[in-house]
Amino acid sequence: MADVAERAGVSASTVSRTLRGLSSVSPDVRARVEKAARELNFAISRQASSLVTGRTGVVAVLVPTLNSWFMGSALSSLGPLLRAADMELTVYVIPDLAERASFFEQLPARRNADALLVHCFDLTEEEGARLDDLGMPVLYVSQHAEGRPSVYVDDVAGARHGTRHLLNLGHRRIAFMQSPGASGFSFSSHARLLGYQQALAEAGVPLDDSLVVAAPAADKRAVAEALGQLLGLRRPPTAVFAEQDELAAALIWTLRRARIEVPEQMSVLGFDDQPLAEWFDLTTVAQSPSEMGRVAGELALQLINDSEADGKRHIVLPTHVIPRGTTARPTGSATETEGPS
Amino acid sequence: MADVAERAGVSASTVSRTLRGLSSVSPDVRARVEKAARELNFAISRQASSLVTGRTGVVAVLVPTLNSWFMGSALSSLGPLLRAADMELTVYVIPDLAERASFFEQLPARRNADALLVHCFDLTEEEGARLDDLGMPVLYVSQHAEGRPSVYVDDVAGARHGTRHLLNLGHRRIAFMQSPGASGFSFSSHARLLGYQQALAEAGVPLDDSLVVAAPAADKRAVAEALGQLLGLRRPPTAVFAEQDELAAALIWTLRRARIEVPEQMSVLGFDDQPLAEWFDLTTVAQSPSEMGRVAGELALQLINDSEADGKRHIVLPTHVIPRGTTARPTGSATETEGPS
DNA sequence: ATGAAAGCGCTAACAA
DNA sequence: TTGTTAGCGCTTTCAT
Repeated sequence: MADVAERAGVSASTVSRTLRGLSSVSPDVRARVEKAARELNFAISRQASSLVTGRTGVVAVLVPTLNSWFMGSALSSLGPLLRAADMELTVYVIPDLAERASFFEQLPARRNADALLVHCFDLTEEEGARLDDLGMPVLYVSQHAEGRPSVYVDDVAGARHGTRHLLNLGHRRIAFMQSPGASGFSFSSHARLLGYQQALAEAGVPLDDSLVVAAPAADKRAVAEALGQLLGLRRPPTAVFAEQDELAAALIWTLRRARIEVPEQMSVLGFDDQPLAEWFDLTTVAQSPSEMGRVAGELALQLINDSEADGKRHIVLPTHVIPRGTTARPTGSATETEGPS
Repeated sequence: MADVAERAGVSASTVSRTLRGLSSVSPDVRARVEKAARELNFAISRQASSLVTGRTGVVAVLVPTLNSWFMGSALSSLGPLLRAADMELTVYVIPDLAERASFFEQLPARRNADALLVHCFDLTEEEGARLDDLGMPVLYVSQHAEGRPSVYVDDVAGARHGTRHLLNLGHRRIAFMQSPGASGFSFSSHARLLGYQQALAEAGVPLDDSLVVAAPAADKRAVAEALGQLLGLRRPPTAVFAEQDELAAALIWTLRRARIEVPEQMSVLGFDDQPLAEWFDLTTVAQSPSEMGRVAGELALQLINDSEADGKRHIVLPTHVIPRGTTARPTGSATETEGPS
C-alpha cells in the first residue's frame, strides 16, 4: 500500500480512503490512486483490514455434505449473493460424527467469520449453546431453532398439501415412504410425516402405521422390499407419497419392473421438485432451496450490518404442489368410497 | 490473548507457542495456558496471525456451480481433507459471464488465500495469465492446463473404453449423445467425443457425423428429438453412448415411452457412475470426482508447503467401465456384421 | 480533502 | 524454556 501511495504521490490514508470508495477524496487524486493501484496490481489485504475493523468479511456455512441437490442449490444461490455484498463464503463440510466432534471442539469459525449459517443439522443442546457464544450471528437454515433466527421450508404444510392432492383425487389408502438416515435431514423428514398425518386426520381417514414404510433412495433392494410390504397388505395403498423425489424415482422404477402401471395402478407423489422430477413426469411438492439460500444470505447480511435487527426471526418458505403425470384417480374410485362395510 | 497470558501468568509469546503446539513449552505451563484459553473461550485470530506469517490458511476454489453431482462430490471430499490440515475452504461460485467478469476484475482471492483450485473452467488466455500472477499456486482441476498443475479424469480413455465395450458386444452403429452448454464442462465433453471417435477408428468403424447428436439432459423435448433423429437414419444405431449419466437416464426414459426396449432393442451407455446409474441399472464409465477432490487437495497442500514441489505436475485419474443391464449384444448380431454391401 | 501517528492481535527474532 | 521487542498492513482518530 505504501508503494501505491508513493507512486500516486499521496499518503497511505488517502489510498485507503480511495480504495474503500469513501467520498472524501478529490476526483483527480482518486484517479491517480486508482491508476497506481492498477499498475502495481495491488489489492487490499482482508487480513490486515479486518484486524482493525474487527470484521472479517466472511460468512461461514456448516453443511453435512455438498453432494445433494438440496445443499448444492442452496449454496449456489448463496455464493453470488455474498459476492455481491463483497463477502466471502467459507464452507465447513461435516460429513460424520468424528468431524462434527472436532468441529465443535475447535470451532474454527470463531473469530474468522461475521456470521455462521448452520444447514440441516439436528444439533444437540450443548452444540447449540456452543454456537450461541460464538460472538456472531448464527442462523439456522433448513431447520427450525427455537429462539434463534431460522430460515426453512414449510415441510409440514407441504406434505399436508401433497397428501390433500391425493385425497382430492379420491385416494383413501395412501402410503408414506420415508428415507431414513439421510444425515442431517431428519428434521424435514419428521415434519413431512407429520403433514401427511395431519391431512389424513383432517379428512377423517384413519392413520395406519402399516402404511408408513422406510427405504433409502439409493438402496433398490430396500425400496423393493418396502413396496412389497405395502402390496402385501390386506388393503394395499392406491398411492404412495415418497418424502423425496429421488425416493419417488426409485419407487417408480421398481413399480415399472413389477409391471405395475403408474399412475393407473399406483399413484406416486414426490417432494422437492428436483430436475429429476420433470423427466420422470413426477407429481411433486415443490420447494426452492435456492430461494432458501438467498433468503438466508440476506438475513445474514442484515444481522451482520445491523445489530438492531431482529435476531430471532423465523422465515418460513412456501411450497406448492406441481401436478404431473404420476398421480391420477384410483382405479374404480367412482364406486369405491370406503368400501361397503 | 493478553488476557489468557495474564490468567496463566505467562507472556503472550508463550501463549502463542502453546496454542500453536510448538514443543518448546514445559508441560505444566502448557496445561495452565490451555486451561486459561478454554476458560476464556479464546481462539487465535487467523487474521492477525496471517498478517505476520504471510499465510492465510485458506484454500480458495472457483466453481461454475455447486449444483451438480460432480462438483458436490469433489468439494465434499476436499472439505474434510483441508480441515484435517487446519485449512479453511472458501468457495467462489461463478455461475455466469457477468460474475465471471467481475471475479477476474477484482480477483478477490488475491492475498486472501494460499492456493486456488480452478474447477471446470475453460479459461481464456488472458484469464489464465491473470491467475498466473496471483502470487499463489493455482491448480486446474477437471481440466488439462498446459504448463500448469492439473488434476483431471482421463475422459478420452474413459470414452474409448466405453466405446470399446459396445464394440466388443458387437455394435457397429454407435451413436454419441452430447450435452451442450453445460457451462464449464465443455472440456470433458470434447474429450469424451474424442475418445469415442478414437475407439471407432481403432476398430475400423467409419465415423458418421449423423450419429453424433446433442441434447441437454434436462430438456425432455430435446432428448426426444435427438433420439428421433437417430431413429430416422437410414441405418439407425443399435447403441447410444450418452456423455453423462443424467443424459443416459433421460434417454432411457424416452426410449421406454417409445416402447423401445433397453437393452434388447437399444443399448445405452452412460458416463459418470452417479448414484442414479445404479438404480437405472445403467452400464456406465465410472469416474470418481471425490477422488479427484482429494488428490487436488493434497497437491494443493503440497504446493503450499513446499515451494520446491513440481509446479507443473499433471495427475490423470483413471476410469473404468461398469457393466450393468443397459447394454447387450445387438439383436441379430450373430448374422449382421457390416451388412452385405 | 489530506497527512501523521497510533494501534488492531498476533508471531519471530533475539536475549536471557 | 520463557520474556521482550519490533512490526506485519491496514484503518482511524486527530490535526491541518
